[in-house]
Amino acid sequence: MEMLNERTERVLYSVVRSYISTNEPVGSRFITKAYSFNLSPATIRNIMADLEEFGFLAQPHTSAGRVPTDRGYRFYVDYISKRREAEDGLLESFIARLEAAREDLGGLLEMAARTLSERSKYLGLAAPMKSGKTTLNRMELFSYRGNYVAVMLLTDEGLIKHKLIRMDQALSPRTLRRISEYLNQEFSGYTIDEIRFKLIREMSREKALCDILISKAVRICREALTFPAGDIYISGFSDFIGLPDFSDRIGQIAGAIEDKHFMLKLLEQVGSESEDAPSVVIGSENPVREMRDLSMVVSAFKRGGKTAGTVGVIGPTRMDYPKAMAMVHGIAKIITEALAR
Amino acid sequence: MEMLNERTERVLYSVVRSYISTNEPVGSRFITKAYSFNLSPATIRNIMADLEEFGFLAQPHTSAGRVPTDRGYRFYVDYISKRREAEDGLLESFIARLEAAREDLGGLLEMAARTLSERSKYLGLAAPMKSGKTTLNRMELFSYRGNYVAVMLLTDEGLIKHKLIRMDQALSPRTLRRISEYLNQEFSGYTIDEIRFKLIREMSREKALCDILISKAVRICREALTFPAGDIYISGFSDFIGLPDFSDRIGQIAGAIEDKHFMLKLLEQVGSESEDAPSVVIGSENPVREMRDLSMVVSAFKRGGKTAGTVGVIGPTRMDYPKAMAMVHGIAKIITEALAR
DNA sequence: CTTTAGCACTCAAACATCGAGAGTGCTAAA
DNA sequence: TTTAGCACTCTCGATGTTTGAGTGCTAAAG
Repeated sequence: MEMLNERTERVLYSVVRSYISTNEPVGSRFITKAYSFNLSPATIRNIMADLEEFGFLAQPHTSAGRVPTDRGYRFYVDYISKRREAEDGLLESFIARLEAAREDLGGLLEMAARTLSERSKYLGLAAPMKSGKTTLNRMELFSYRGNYVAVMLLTDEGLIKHKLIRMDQALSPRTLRRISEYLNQEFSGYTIDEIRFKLIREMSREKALCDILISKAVRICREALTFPAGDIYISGFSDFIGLPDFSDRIGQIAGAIEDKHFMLKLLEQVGSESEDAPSVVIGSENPVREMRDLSMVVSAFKRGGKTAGTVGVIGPTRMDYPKAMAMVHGIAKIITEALAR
Repeated sequence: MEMLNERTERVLYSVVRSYISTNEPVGSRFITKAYSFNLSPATIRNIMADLEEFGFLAQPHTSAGRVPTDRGYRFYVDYISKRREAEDGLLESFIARLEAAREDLGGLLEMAARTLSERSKYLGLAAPMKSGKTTLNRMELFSYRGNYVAVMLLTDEGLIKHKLIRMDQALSPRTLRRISEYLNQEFSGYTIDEIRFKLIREMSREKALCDILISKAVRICREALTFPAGDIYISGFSDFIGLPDFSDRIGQIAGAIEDKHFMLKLLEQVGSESEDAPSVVIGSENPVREMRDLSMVVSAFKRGGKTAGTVGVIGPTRMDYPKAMAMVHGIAKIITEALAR
């Protein structure tokens, strides 16, 4: 970046800013007027030519204005990150909703995704941490309609899951209670992944002991843990799809978004890098092909010092980064606080 | 319909059929060739002119071929309903999946929606009956992290819900057990709507009795029943959006689909009419404006003789009705059977 | 050495023109 | 009642033409 002097930076900044708001290639003349440089268009042209040479700008065709490249956006994001202005006031509505929201993490995250998308017109995302990493608090079993067992699974992180399991025969309340005691004693306090691992060992031991109760317990537990991985809240589909930026290839993008599994992986991947500030991935920086002309802004929220999940937005590369970053960061902070109380 | 003779009906049938598969206005000449009428194009033209006069066909512009109106589609649907061909073989994959599916209704319906959309390339829908109409089987309570109470709610229909409620102070296991006993004794076997009603009465009684335990029970129950109404599974968004039929107004349609509350109402409304055969709503017959150029095929599934929910597809008016009807009907039947076993 | 004015050049977008092709309606004959 | 024939209409794509925005380059001015 050291090859850019003060003035050049200002020009680049102006071009990106202008393109973000108008979505039109920006010309030298326009820059001089709109941003009151005391320079002639010709000078700006020279500067822009330099910027193009360095790969910050590009021309759709010879006689069009300039358009930022991904590298240009990257400069812009880093530039504004330095002097981050407090963009508050966007978040009260979320806080207000938070009070009304259901008390569990799911409700909270759904709300977060919705707020994010409503305020940004981009795609709002929120997901709890990978369920395997969550810590089991307790497991409750009860029989249901004869030979079914309903399992409710509570984690320390506030995640709740339920599952219905069919057994060969009905289990008496007493048996059920003993199974439940056994399971909680054995597995409470471990993460789901750890439990999965322990189960495997348990299974061989069980064979040796030939204990019919433990055998049942293990089976129930194993089934209860086979929920589909994808817990993710996505909101703002329609506004996002309606954006003019990708009026072609809508099908492709819609397909990618509908694949929750895929989205979750993406979110985790990007979010894991985020420490205090939100992490930003721009267009071609994105590891995944389908997302090559989209940008993401993602931030993690925590509980008890550990990452408990991620929130973020996805938008076109020409998205309003300052606003998106402020929102994502703000909401992550609010969730962290909400979880701490 | 009595104004149409045999031959005219055949022509209309052919036009609709052809338009559905090609999505191109169909001309007189094409009809004679493709469907081997022993008539000249001119004669077909006359017939088509009649059909246009009656409102079954329309021309996009004077020198284009004919296109079915909604009334034309309606004729077509009624026509094929008479001689419904067994369109089986599409459904094994669903049955296979069914076995692998989770045992509760939610998993089943998600699967159904997905199968429907994958096989039809339209939007697949599935929803359990309005939750208010379901019958409470049992309610289970346990304390969680001090002053929270986790509630698990099981209905006779196989619907499972959970909810986390924050209390002013922690409740002892003993208290909780007593509350739970009270609630189940009082409310098991009633529908959610009935329970809501009873709760109101209970609240005044409670005041009179000033029973602190009952007061807590009532509060918990009330909160537990305030889950958001919208339980609906939607699948195939991306294929549907990608359909050429509505490349404009995608935003509008996407918006309508994203509004689950709205979709649920729509599904219920249409599904309630369906008795044995699937009910079909075509374009302008649709009560809702946003859906005016979409068609729906919906069928209800049952449990114990009572409607337990609905499945359906939404597609363009020019959709493959025979296939859609066969699929929707078939899946509804399979679900009904699965629930009965 | 930097900035600027001027000018020639390029290209996309908007608009008009034109012919081909598909399809119709009407009329008159079979 | 059906059909052949014909004139007519309209869309669509191809082909110019014009316009305007924007550039790069050069040479002069600061």
